[in-house]
Amino acid sequence: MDNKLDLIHIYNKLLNHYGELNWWPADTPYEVMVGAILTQNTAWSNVEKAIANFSGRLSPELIETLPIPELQEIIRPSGFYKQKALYLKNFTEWYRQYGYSVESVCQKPLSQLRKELLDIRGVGFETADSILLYAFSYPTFVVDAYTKRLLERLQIDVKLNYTPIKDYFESEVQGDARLYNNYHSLIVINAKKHCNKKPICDGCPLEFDCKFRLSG
DNA sequence: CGCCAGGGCCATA
DNA sequence: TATGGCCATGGC
Repeated sequence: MDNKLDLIHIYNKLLNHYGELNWWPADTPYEVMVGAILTQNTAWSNVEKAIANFSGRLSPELIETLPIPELQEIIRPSGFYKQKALYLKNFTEWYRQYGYSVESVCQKPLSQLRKELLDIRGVGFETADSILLYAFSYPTFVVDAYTKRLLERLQIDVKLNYTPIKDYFESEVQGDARLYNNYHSLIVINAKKHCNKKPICDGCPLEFDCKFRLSG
């Protein structure tokens, strides 16, 4: 079977239905980075509460200077708050090397930055790619639980591991940062709208049977 | 009440 | 390298 047509077809269907999204729910690049860490295995509504607890003062400087216990309290609603407080500290320490500057970070090539991010304790594949794509606009495809479920529904024969899926998307759908941003955004938006906690995919532009979920 | 959410780390075999 | 336990809150 020709999967290449499938992925492009899926993208066009979603794009036609929702339009360009260019999406990540955050006001600044640094808020994107923080959100990417806080949302690890966590409902976004809980991340919003944590972000709101910063009262508009969220900044790398604050994260660096804030005592651990106080940082834990602020982000508590996002869950796993003890780990994530350290993760935020670790990540921001890395960001300090670049003067907390998006411009400075973007001087370096994607491959090197990705390695640097993956060396940070608390930053795995998805968090690294989310930061690279949504905060720094690098052309790297983000694979998350929604992406895996989509592939399962498509019954595409790919190992459901992170790297094979990412490589698969990037090889079959050549695109820039804008397209990868849009594609992942569309997958998430559509899944939230039609594929969560509903036995049947009612009104989904992909016309999937969404009662099928990841096993294990 | 139980299940789950836009993961990642670590120990174990 | 590949599983499994663990981390924790809030919505439903």
